[in-house]
Amino acid sequence: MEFKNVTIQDIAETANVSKSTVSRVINNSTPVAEKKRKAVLAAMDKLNFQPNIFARGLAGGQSMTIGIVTQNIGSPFYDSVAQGIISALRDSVYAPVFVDGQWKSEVEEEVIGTLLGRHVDGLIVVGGSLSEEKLVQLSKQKPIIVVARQLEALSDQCVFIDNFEAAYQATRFLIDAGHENIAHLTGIRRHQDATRRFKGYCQALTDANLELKTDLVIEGDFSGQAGVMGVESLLMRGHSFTAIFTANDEMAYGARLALYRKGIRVPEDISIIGFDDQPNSAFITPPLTTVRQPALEMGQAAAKALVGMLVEGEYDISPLKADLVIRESVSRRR
Amino acid sequence: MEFKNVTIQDIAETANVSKSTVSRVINNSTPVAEKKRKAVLAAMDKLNFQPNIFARGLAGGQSMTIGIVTQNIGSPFYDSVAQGIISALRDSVYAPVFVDGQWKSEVEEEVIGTLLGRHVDGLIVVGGSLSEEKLVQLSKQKPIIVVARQLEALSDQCVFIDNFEAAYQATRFLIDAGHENIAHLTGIRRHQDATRRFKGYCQALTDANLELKTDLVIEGDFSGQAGVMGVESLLMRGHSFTAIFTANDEMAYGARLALYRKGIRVPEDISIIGFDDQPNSAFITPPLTTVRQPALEMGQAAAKALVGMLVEGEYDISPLKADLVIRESVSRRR
DNA sequence: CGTTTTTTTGAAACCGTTTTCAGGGTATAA
DNA sequence: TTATACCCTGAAAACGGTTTCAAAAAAACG
Repeated sequence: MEFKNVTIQDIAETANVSKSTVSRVINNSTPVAEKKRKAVLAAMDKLNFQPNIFARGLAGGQSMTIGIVTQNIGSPFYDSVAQGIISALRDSVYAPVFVDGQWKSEVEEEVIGTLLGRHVDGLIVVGGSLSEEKLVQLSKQKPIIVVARQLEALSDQCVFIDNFEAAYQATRFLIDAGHENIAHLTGIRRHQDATRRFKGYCQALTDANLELKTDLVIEGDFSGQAGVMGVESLLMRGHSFTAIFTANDEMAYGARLALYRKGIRVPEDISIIGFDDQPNSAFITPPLTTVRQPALEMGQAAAKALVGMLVEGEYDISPLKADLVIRESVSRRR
Repeated sequence: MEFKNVTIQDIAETANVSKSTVSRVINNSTPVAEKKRKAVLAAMDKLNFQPNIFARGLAGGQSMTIGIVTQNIGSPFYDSVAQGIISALRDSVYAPVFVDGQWKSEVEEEVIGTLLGRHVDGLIVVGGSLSEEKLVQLSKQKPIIVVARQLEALSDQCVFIDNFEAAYQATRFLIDAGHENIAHLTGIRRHQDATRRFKGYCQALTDANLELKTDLVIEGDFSGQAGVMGVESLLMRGHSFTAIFTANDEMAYGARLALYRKGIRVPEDISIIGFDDQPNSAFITPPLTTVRQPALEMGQAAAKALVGMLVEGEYDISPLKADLVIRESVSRRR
């Protein structure tokens, strides 16, 4: 917590060198004689120098800032990703700036404009509905990493898990437990994740020679409320089922509540499997069997990759996968 | 999405005035002849001018940025507050920068340093464990608003609800429902909120002439796990009870799970009341009766107040209060 | 109409860095 | 000893705004 501003000039004077030299040791852009170097370092230390970020940005064009476009702050998955990004950025020289795209492409475009106006050095886009085309165009202006989305043209800059495969496994798990009539509550159709999960569900069914019954598929919107309404219409339609696969945990909670209201037991009468493994899922009753998305790790991977791009020009993204966490909401059916 | 940088100089040339005049109309700091004013505006519009934020910051000292210190991103309450801040800031000229204090005062101090280094124009501190003294000192350097904490010396810059009163109401609700042996799972003792809630609980008990039994009070840490462990030790201690008041919803979930494991019914055998009303609480089984903290509104109030301080030098904070939301986890005891 | 006051205006200094450019020093080669 | 490189280093010019200062223009006054 400082008072007066120490400038590069002050350092230069106490170290008996020129501003230029000081700048050079800070960025070590050019070799500097060891003696002067030490003197400068000592002076910086003594005066507790902190470079002025504006001056730096003005002169050098770098803001040392990374823009994060997230969606609906307050939803568990995106928050965990954000947390991962923050933690990975903490020991880098970059600071994150967050904006909220709200899953609306217009909003998203606008907030990206804000970020660009602030000269962020790079961008991490988490989810969202901006067109692939726009994203590609953006990627030509700034280093960018996309999380929880899979783009053909930018596939090596995406951090994602295989939603199709994960949903396939979840459905498969139900099938292996003897379930044949498996309902599915989908996510919002225009979300890429939701449709992939739906496809995984379909594929698992066909691979097991089970019929895909459209009566058992209900479109939801990832909310708890959608979960209760989904189960209600399922029950109304009258087509019997013994298990439900929901496209996220939130809907699983809702589904579980609707069942509770009808006096239907979980998992004895009906099994539920969710998707995400948000923290609460281990504490609901019964603890939810679900697919764990490594959200934190995804955020960290994204941040590390972007920093890699920025500082060394090279990076790699460690492959991440979702896996089933088996708890108590699925029962074996004989 | 821009390409070349339009500067104030370009505007000056196309509008046939000097840079100074352009600057003046941008900030309307000094009256400018209406004709020139129009010309400048037109030029700005035509060239799609966006002021360079670095240059502005360097020359004027304003960063148009607000620093937000939050705790444990990913925890529902703080996330909602963050969401409120973001939404309120969207239509201001300020952009938020988030840092995570992790409920550790050293970390908090460090990240505030980062924020100061980035010359934020103001600060919003949400929760946290930084000493009151440091916060007061900080408030002398920068405009600051504190959320979810109540500081004597800075009381008019705090956005908070009365935790004592809210906990009192919650406990009272249980008492009115006929419960006499009410257990309490506290939050982390060094969190101000936690101790106030505990005190509210105690006061409600004494006001109703009920004895405060130390066997029925268990220290938790706001986590689901603490909820299950809390109930387990409660059961072990053997002192009978018919209701539990937990210092947050998360612990209520855990408590509910532990009871489920023992085959104890909620609310028939034991009632539960939580605190926070996080979104999931409406969807657990049974839906949780809890105290709603208006987190979103708190965030918005904080952001508005800070912007008020910044742009007009005056502000006011609308008083916010928590209220009971009655669902199905509490039963009447005859 | 001349003088004084007030309002608008442009030139120039400044904010704190990075970067270019050319000069100085030292070492190597002739 | 002098010429040729090569490596360091300092001076000065950006970067794009804001702000001070004094001059110019306009308005008010007698």
